[in-house]
Amino acid sequence: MKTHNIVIVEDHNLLSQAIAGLVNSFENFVVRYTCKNGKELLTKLKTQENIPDVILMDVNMPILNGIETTEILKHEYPNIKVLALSVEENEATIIKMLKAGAKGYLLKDVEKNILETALNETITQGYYHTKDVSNILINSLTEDNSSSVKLKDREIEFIKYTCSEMTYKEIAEKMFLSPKTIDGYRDNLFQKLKVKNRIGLVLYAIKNGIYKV
Amino acid sequence: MKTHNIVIVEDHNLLSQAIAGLVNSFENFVVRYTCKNGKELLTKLKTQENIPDVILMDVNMPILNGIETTEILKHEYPNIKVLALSVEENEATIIKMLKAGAKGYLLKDVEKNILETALNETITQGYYHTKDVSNILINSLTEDNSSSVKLKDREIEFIKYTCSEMTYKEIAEKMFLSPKTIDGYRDNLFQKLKVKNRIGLVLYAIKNGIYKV
DNA sequence: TTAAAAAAGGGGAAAAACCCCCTTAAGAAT
DNA sequence: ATTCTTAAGGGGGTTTTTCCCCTTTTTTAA
Repeated sequence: MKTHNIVIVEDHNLLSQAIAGLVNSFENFVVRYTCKNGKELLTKLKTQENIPDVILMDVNMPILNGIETTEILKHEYPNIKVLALSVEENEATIIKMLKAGAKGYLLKDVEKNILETALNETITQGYYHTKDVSNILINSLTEDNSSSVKLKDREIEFIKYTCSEMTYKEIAEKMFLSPKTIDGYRDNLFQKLKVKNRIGLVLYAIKNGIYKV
Repeated sequence: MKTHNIVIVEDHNLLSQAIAGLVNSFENFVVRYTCKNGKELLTKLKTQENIPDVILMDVNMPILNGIETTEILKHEYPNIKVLALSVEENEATIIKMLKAGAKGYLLKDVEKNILETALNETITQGYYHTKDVSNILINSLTEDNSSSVKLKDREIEFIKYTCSEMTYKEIAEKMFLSPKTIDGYRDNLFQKLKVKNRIGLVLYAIKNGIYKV
């Protein structure tokens, strides 16, 4: 059986090296190189020999995160299979990652033999999905379709300001809008996101990665 | 040179196994076993043969976290050296961990040879501190001494409720206090934590791990 | 091109949050 | 025994937030 080339994209050095060690211990798989973020990866991929079969991709990274990077890969290198690897159990994130084109989503507490299975299945079947992730997805579908809430750029900007000690009047100034318009934004979002007050908005923003702590 | 026994306490399976692989690849170190949280560790330690030289301890874990566990070890097993291993760069957390008795604090993006050095130094010198962590600590000292803010149990309870969509009146009911007393709690905390409003309180709580998202 | 939808702005009132300054009771400090 | 501190409770007032319902202008889609 042919040996498959793997690339690891992960910003934490130790993890990156530790996972590399693990993958190298598997039969038929070898880690060609590791990258610390999406930007580094894209630069590397410009050289033909650097194109791997599978990329193990972290989701939360600085500079160019896993979702954005996977999105780009889908168009530029459709043959590379991306397996997401993250601690993030948030439905919204998982959905975004899969929409971006990931062939699977592994939580970082999987057993190492599952990782090996996932790699093998991804090569042979083209995808691999764990029970865990399937359950989370199904849950999010049955619960409500809140994942389909679309926020406009201006709303996202507003929400970010909301996660600060500014009053709405101050936010209005920052956004060059009248306080009354801001009132409208807020009331709209309360309804759309099913929250009761500004605290709810802040919590929503943090849970959904709009505002990073 | 004698081979030293290492134990890894880390809730994420894959990481745990990957780091174990790494440590086993070092000369003079062998991983005896791994645990998923502090509780599991304490149970294991009851057997004499299970007592290691160094414990590599994650900070954020369910059930019994790294800080609490290290605190307990300090009293029960003062000879075991604890090295903290975390992604958490937050000063407050680092300080808490070191206060609890950790002999060093490694960020998860260290190079693997640093991990080896850290293990060696911890055995021979009794401690190991990276530049990174020292810098963070010194920064936090020079910036302000906000890390010395002490919160009472009741205040922490209050702050947690603050991170919800409840009104202060509702919080008062939950805590069996009059709304006016709650007013006092709030005003006090605003001053103590140097924040301007409830949003500031929520942000503080999240940044300092009082409220987990 | 015309109808519909979205964005921006607004009035007015009620509720919640915020601010400052005060009292009482209970413990700790000395 | 007396001062100090802390927790709990409170008065009264200002500002901000929240809510509901409305108009005008700009964009978008059929």
